[in-house]
Amino acid sequence: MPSPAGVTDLRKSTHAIPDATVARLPIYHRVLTSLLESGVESVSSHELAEVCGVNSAKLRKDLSHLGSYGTRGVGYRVEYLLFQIAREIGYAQDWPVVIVGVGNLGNALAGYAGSADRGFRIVGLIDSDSDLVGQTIAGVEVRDLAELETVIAEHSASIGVIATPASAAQAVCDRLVASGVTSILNFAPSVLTVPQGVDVRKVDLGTELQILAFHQQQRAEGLRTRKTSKRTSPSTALENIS
Amino acid sequence: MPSPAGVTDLRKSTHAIPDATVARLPIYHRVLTSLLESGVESVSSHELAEVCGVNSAKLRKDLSHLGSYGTRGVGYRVEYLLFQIAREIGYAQDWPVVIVGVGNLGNALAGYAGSADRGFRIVGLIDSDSDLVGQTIAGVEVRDLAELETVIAEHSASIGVIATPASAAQAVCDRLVASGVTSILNFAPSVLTVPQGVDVRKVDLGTELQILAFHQQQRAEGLRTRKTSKRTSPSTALENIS
DNA sequence: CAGACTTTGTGCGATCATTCACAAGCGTTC
DNA sequence: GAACGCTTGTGAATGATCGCACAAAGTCTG
Repeated sequence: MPSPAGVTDLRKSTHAIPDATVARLPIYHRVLTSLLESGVESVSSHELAEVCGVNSAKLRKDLSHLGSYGTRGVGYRVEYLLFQIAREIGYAQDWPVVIVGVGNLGNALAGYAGSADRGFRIVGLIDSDSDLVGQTIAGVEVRDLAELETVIAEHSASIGVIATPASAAQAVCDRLVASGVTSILNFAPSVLTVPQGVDVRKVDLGTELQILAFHQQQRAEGLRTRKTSKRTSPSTALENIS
Repeated sequence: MPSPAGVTDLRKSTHAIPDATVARLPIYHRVLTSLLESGVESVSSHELAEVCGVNSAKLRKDLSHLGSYGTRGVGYRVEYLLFQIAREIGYAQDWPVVIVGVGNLGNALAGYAGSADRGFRIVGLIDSDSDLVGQTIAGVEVRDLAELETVIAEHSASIGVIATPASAAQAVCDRLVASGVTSILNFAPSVLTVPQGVDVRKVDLGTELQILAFHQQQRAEGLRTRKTSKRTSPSTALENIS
């Protein structure tokens, strides 16, 4: 995970939800939403775990970090659990997000986070290409790179997305941080340097492919093997729901 | 990280490179490439680690899994180390990749993996939209969804990328697997069910944002704290190189 | 050629994550 | 209302990953 803790003593005392758990909460949330829409009122940890593709014990432990929201012998009330997870991950907050770089990737992101109400609101699209500036994408007008600070201040955005070429990433990052952004999602294939207190997550398409390629190669080398990877997933029984 | 092992006894006996290490090799590779282009011939683990944003001990341990490619008292020869990492992750193999779903995201991927020679070759772009079929993107013609099996067979592709809406993801996945694809990169926000032996990696933009939002909320709650997250990164001294 | 200095490679303990296995608790049935 | 069956919540075991600290092994200097 993905990532070195990053919790202080103080935060740990109040909440103390492991990073690994936090990374899975959005999945639970999505699946539960889907269940709710299907009219399912209650699920057991086994059912939910299968659909989410995780071990049921892990799921229960994850949920236990939020509180005791299940009923023994019965399971979890979908609506109630959904509400609790949503509260925990700040779903209802409608976080203002600024996206820098409106190429294909930025476009995809704008459409994704913009349309589906996932608890985010795109408040700014920034690009340096004068042909793009002024256009409206997903209901938001693209503004010039020079206005980055203005846009952030206007909406008090604290989450920024970098979807620029790698060469521009660090400069953009610096300006985001200087403007008060404390959470950054970086799609550029470069390592960002940020001051303490700023949270950076990196998503690198090339890296993901290379990891797959590695496993693929391993598989090719171990020719005479039967089972290679055991990253299996749920079996059947999820067509019933979604 | 991201992910539950997925190594068999047999594979472990031959190589045994931890997943966490594999996930970092592409980063080392990219940084080393950049160093090589800058004319740097040799690096110490400290220098390299700083630029990569990792602990130097961790970097050395990672590299030690590949073999003893450093020289004590000196460091690592950039070119040699680069070659070894490239060999390990199958960089020179030019893996044939098929992308299903040519929306903004698929487009971005095609441009990314297609242009930069990262060890991949886009051999197929598939979409069900008849307006897209026939167009040429990043030098590859978009083919109809019906031809998925044909395209995969033509190029013996074993890596597939799903960039479709969530509703189509599982169906596409099933067809990929049936056609012999054993590594899948899934961008759709849905949990895929695959038979044993198939490797799936998931990249979910919404999830990433929600994880950031969670940390952001934590920070907001712990108002009177000073240090919140300590996910810091390299300091200075990387302008010298890249 | 010896001694000082540098940097790798790694043994070890600490931390974090996963999984097992079971007691505690709830509903249902008789 | 007591006994049974089911499912949660969690202690404890296992496993993976990380980071320190240091010996081994090389370069450089005089």
